[in-house]
Amino acid sequence: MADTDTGTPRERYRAQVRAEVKRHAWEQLAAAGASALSLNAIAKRMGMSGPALYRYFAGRDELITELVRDAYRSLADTLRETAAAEPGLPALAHALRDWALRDPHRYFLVYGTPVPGYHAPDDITSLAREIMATLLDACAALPPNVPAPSPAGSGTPFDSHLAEHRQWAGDHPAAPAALHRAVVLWTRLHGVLSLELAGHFTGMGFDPALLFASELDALAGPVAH
Amino acid sequence: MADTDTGTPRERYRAQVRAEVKRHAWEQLAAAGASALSLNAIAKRMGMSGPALYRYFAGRDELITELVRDAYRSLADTLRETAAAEPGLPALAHALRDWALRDPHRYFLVYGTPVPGYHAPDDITSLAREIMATLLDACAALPPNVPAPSPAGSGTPFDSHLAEHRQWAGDHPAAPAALHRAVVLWTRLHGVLSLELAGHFTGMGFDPALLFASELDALAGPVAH
DNA sequence: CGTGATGAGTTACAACTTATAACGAACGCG
DNA sequence: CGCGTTCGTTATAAGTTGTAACTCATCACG
Repeated sequence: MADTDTGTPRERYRAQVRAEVKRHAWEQLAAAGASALSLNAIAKRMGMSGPALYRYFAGRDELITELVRDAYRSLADTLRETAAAEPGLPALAHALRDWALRDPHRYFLVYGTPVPGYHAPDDITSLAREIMATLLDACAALPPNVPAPSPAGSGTPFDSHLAEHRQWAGDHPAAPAALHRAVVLWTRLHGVLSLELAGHFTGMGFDPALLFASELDALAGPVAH
Repeated sequence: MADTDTGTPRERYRAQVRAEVKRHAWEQLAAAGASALSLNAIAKRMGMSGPALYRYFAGRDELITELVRDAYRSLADTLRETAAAEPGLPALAHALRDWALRDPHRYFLVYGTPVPGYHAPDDITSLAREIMATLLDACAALPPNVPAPSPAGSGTPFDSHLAEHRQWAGDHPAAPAALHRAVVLWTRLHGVLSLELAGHFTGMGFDPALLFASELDALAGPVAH
């Protein structure tokens, strides 16, 4: 959120209105998804008439971009704080799952079907990198006795490929196995979460939470819980 | 596709027009995604004026439902034919990946962010079950010496949970480890595919195809390729 | 403390969209 | 061959995003 108590009175007011627009946007988004987001409806709920919002957002795209940015920031903050408070992969994974279940539409805003003409600005890709860095930190700090993500162990073809293409990890001094673990932690947990949130498990009978826990255990090593 | 050469001339014409509408819909969908699908634009491209399409589809929702149905059917057919022609998990997985890459928007129509008010009709859930059945068949036919999906081996808590909640598998006589393998085959490959198609790997440096192959190897057992 | 620029909010409008209603014309079945 | 079903049309309603022009409050500055 932008500062709401700094700058000139005009800037303060502007920040407040922008914040309130986003508040209503989140409500509308949580209720009916991104495609149902209507500037007109938000304006009417705030007691103003349609075009007034164009003083605050250049259009629907800018509002959505802002929401995506806030969602990324929220996830990055949540993971970082969790990693600081309770180290280890399980805490991180469950923080991710809780964050996703708290507001599924927000998760889909980040990791769901991309909107047609949308290209993420630079600051969003840096937030995405921060998320991956948090996962990678946790994977690098893992004791060396947990099993590798692939049954074949370390030194798989993908391990060496990752070791040579690690710019996504910045200059993180992680072993290839840690890089591999971080990537598949991401993709596997996302695989379970996205299908669960989209409702593809309903009617199948099993408990998605147990599947999530099973996938987590396969990567974090079995721990007491 | 509905039969285009049976029934009365009226029914034939009707089926042809419906098919052509869907053809244009797929073009528009592949170009700009589901949210950009416009009945008006389709009508104009076909040389008729807007409301004419309502003779053929009750509305946008029914058209999209029909496209989702066709997408499911196409995937189910592709997987079934692949399984018949070349048994084994690798062929199945690569058929899935090829199908997804051929038309990413079609993949998202099936496994992407759900549309707000949409509930899948029964015949679509049965197509989804057919897809899972194909995966499960391939997993059940696997030689018993491939490593289990979890490092802890068979008999994990989730294995027994799945053994007790297997209605999604119908009355398939698969071992718990096969059920587990089929589910995680689905979720892990979807995890990689959906993030790849959404562009979340661009700029990270590594090759998504190798990650996909790595995840597949971890489930199918290392094979020559 | 006034005065003037800045900016907020308003209405009006254009160009879209989905969807319904009413009408004429064409088609095909008996 | 005629009559009814159905198709395609236009007109209309109720939305949407977004721009333009105008009013008026507010804020800053001399």
